[in-house]
Amino acid sequence: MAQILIIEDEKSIQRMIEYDLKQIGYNVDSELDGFEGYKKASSGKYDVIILDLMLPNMNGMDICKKLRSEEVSSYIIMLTAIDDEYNVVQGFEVGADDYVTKPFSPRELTARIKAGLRGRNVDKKTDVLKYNDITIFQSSYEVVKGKIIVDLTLKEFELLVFLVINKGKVLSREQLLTNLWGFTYDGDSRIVDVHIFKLREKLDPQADYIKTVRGVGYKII
Amino acid sequence: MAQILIIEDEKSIQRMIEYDLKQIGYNVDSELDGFEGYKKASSGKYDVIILDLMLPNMNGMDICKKLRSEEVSSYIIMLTAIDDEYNVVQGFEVGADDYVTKPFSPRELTARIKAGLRGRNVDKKTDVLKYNDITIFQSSYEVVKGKIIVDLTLKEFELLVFLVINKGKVLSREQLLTNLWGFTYDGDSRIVDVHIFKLREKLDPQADYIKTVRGVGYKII
DNA sequence: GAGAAAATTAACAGAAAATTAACATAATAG
DNA sequence: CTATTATGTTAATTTTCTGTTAATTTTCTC
Repeated sequence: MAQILIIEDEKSIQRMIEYDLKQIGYNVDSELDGFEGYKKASSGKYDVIILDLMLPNMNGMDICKKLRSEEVSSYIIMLTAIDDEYNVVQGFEVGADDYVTKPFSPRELTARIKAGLRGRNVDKKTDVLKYNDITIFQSSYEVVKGKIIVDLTLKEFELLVFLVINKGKVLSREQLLTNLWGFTYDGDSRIVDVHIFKLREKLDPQADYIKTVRGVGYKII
Repeated sequence: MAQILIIEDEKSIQRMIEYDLKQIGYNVDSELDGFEGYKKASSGKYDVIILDLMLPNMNGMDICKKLRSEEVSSYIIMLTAIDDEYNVVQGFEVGADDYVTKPFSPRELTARIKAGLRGRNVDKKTDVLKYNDITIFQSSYEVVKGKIIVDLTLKEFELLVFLVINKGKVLSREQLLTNLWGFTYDGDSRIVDVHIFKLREKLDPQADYIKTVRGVGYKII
């Protein structure tokens, strides 16, 4: 599930937001201090960051600017009591994705969070993936087809997961290499083919889940 | 530059927004009527759609819902006079990416547009192209005509995409060669003809989507 | 450190697509 | 109306890409 960080020093507001979001099922972390919040956010692991502007030790604008300079791509929603055009524009300029003024309705905030998550396609961090009669348990690295456990090697498993997450999209060998092997890899891109072959063989010799798009790459449909 | 569509029946507001956005350098189209606006938006060619809620013939909520059901992935900003929690939440539920209530500051709107453009991957904007009864899914490299999937080779696919993006414009063989084959290519420019022929054959032997402009090149209308 | 498993490289055959070439047909200038 | 040129169409050829297998290297396990 989506990871959300709340950086807000007004405890009443922080608790309210946290409660609502946990109800929906998000994983929520909270931080009252600006600098501590920045350090957490800097990890890059959050899908959404709810960021108050006036904070002790480090203010929201600076946090946002710093995070963006570090290429943190979390969806940042700024939160403030000041409804001032200058601030709003500045907020977006330092890299915020949305800007909400207090008082706001909790439902509006959650709606905006959902919209942010939807736009970025990050809500797919679920443990169990399903694709046709195939079920993938990410935490246990198990794949079940029908009722039979399919033995996949690590690379085959990673490849399958990546294909399923990007279901429908054609993925080039380069995309697969950078995402599954790491940028540094500069070997032959034909490795991908071999793993695709083995995956097809293990999943189902008949059905062709995995389609080849000649000249481009592979996709699962 | 980014393509923006404004669907708004209040002329004063529409003009103001259009003026501001053109100043920045965006390509702006405007539509006063709901249904006409929907039809334009449905093309999928806009990066951002600014959508009023109360419109003649088709309301903003319905437009938004319909567009999302058609996989149009433009960044949709809803615009309304009603600052009502229920509406905001509903707006996000039908697929809006942002929601702004009137009166709003023009600078805030442009800031929100920029944030929307920034947040999305630029390649998303043109993922789904539509042309008559043909739908092109660029990320999956699929072409659907009516309800039938048309099997195209890579070159045919690229050619179709390029023609549709430059709909109406006549493209010379040289233009097509440099854009689809790369500058270095110095073979016979008649290759284009063969691919055009095959494309016509596969898309529809009857209808002539692709027009020949003798002495110049080809265009799709 | 030996043995097993997995990952990678290499090689080749077959299939698909791109390109060339050749001829047929249609459009246009004179 | 004819000669010329541009385009349509088909077939043949060449090139490229992928599937597949086997051999080699690396990693892991005991």
